Amino acid sequence: MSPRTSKQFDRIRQEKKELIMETALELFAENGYHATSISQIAKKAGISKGLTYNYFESKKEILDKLITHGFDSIFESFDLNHDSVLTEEEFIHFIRENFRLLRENLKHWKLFFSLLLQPSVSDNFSKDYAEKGAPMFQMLFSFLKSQGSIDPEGDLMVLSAMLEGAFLYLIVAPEVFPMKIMEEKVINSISRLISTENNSTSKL
Amino acid sequence: MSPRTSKQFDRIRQEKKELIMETALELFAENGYHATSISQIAKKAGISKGLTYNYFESKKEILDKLITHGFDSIFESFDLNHDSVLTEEEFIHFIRENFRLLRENLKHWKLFFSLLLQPSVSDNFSKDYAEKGAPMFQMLFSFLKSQGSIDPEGDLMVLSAMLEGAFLYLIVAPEVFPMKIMEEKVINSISRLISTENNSTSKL
Amino acid sequence: MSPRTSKQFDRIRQEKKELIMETALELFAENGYHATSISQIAKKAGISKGLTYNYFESKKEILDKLITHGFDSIFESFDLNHDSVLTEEEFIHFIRENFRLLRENLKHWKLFFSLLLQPSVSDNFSKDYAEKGAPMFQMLFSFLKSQGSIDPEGDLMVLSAMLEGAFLYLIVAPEVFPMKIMEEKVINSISRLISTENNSTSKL
Amino acid sequence: MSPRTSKQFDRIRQEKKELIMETALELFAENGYHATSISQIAKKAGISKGLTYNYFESKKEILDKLITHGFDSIFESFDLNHDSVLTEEEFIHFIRENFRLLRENLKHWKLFFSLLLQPSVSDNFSKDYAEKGAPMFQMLFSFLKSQGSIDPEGDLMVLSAMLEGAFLYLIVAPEVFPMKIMEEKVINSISRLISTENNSTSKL
DNA sequence: GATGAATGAGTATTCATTCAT
DNA sequence: CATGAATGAATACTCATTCAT
Repeated sequence: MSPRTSKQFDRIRQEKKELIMETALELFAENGYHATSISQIAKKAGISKGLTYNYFESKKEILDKLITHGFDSIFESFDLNHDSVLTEEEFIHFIRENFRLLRENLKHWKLFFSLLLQPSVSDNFSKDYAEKGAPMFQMLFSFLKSQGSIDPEGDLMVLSAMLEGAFLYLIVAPEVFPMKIMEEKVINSISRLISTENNSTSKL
Repeated sequence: MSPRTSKQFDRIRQEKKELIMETALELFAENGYHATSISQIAKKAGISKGLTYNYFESKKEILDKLITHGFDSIFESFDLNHDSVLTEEEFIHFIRENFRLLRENLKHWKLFFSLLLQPSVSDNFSKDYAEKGAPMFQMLFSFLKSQGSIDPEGDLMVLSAMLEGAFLYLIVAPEVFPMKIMEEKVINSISRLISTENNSTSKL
Repeated sequence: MSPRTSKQFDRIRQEKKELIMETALELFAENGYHATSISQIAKKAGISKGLTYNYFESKKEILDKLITHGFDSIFESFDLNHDSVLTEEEFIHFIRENFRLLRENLKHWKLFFSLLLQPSVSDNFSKDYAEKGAPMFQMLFSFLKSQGSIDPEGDLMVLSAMLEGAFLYLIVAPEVFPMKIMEEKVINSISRLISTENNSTSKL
Repeated sequence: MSPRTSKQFDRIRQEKKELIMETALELFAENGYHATSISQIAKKAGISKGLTYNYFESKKEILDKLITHGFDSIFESFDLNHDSVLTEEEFIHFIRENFRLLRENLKHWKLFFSLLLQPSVSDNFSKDYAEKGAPMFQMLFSFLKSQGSIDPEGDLMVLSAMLEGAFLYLIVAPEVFPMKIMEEKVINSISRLISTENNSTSKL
């Protein structure tokens, strides 16, 4: 007879919010933000349309929260702020971490990639993305130099492209590009990719 | 005031059709298919909404025609069907051709990438894309083998990823990744990327 | 920790009810009935939405109760049912009472006026309003006759209009029409407004 | 077979626009802005909901256009900018004009009055209303002085109230307050209302 | 008595598509 | 061939009301 405690309410709110976000993520990633309607989200989540607005101000807010949440769970899970030079081992571990995070956040990544191609959807997604990605570039760059690259800028471009491309393939066609194999091949290629005195002259 | 010949009419039809498609491509690529309305297309093209339906059955058909047309203008411009083995020089030329085509069809590529991430939009876009891309994979593969790769499958994965990633960067952030530099770096990396007896053991 | 007596409960109920009504009056008067939501009322009153329905059947009932209550507190505070003829002094007192009541019930009056213009909102508000106002008309009429008006019907119209208009101005733009000054001016005009043998001929 | 001329389109647009505005005015005036839905307007006008948005950006814009249009057709129909002093005859004519305009724009006036009580609905309606009304106040004031009022400010208040009140009654209960009679009575009262040396001392 | 999660009907608005001219 | 008025279904969002606790 007594009303629910605020703790109970908090739990309900938390659970529902997550349910909505997960459902929305699934649909946004699969069909795109614009092609996904609140009705679809509500239906799939098994709730009423109205309830969605009990938890989120707007469809846009769901997207924004998904982005923030996605960034948090992906980028902030490893500390990229230490300046120390990575050993080969540490670097490999770092790359493997990236693959692991991709594996665990496939939907988020799919959403991110689609937003990259239409940054207008979420106003400063690109900026955030660039910011979040910057430390990674920095890390790749430092590592390349520490490994004796004679053209770290160029190597960085290629290495970044390779990683980004690998990610894209894994998201778009995971059945054609098995995650684990791709991971090994990429890791295996890194050393070869670095331009050193020895290999830089060997023009293709 | 002699009546226009049917030839003239045909030309007018053809021009209008192209005008609509170009305009639609621009808007689809920039804002996405769903976020672009027929009104916007018509307005930007300087024609009436109704006229659009004189040339296309539906908004979807514009997209489909764009895809087909895009594939045609991109993939079929070089003949990928010859089985002969490519020399290094021919191969480099082939890669450069790809960059050139990207440069000339940036909008198409942007559209393609966004469709890759939302294949539902155009029902069998992914299939077409895979089909059109297959000969290229084949060519990369043959080339890798001809160059003495001891793991052509693995090298193919990495090489594909690198190219796809380069393309994505060039589309999404051309100001950060200058086209020409990227092209040189990629080409320069190919030889290093191939796993041969000499370099395969060098574990990172 | 003895259980509250039913008397205490009643008092709590009464207080909550009044709290809700006051809050609703404020919002209805300021923003209109339709533009005011139950959520806003509850929030402003510091209670839950649900509780509102513990005291009122519906939003409409709050309005209706406000109207009834408003009529009660305004019209029934002075006894209009005595038939005796008013002296000048008594009449002036009566008019001053009206101004006083307006001052003390500005929100109610604002609400009343807006309902007058949209009687559909509360079904028979107009009827009630006319009924409640009737004795006042009667009183004005009797007074005008007792003062020697040779056209009491006409004078009544004008006097009513002047009073209603004064009230409207005081509600809508109290800063431009200071209450006390308006009151004096209106009272001062009443005698001049009555058409007597002496002034009726003076055509404007 | 040939397309409609732009003249034909213009006429259609003009007519439909007026139809929508008239219908909206009717409903806004009767039921209020918030209580009137676009569906109702469309239904009553015999058109589809969508068409409304072919002619107006939003529901709010319909209201704003109605206000502007209403002001235009009411206030600007007589020139209030001449500074010359009005004779009695001219003044009476001016007042009669006001009643005529009220008669011809009853719905507009009803809408205006309801907006007066909820200025939030249309952001700066009150300001416009005050501005448009200012010249009329000025005219009343000048006239009162020219007629020898010894308290023109006070008389102005009362006269304004009388007019505004008369208007309100005519809008709200025209069957109880017949327009023509009210008009005569008001006009007849004006001279008596002016406080002169002769009548100012006669305290009620 | 009190809470706020949940619902569903309703609202303003958009947009692909049709069609008379 | 060309126009844009017209439609109707769909969309994001609101809100009075219910109800389990």
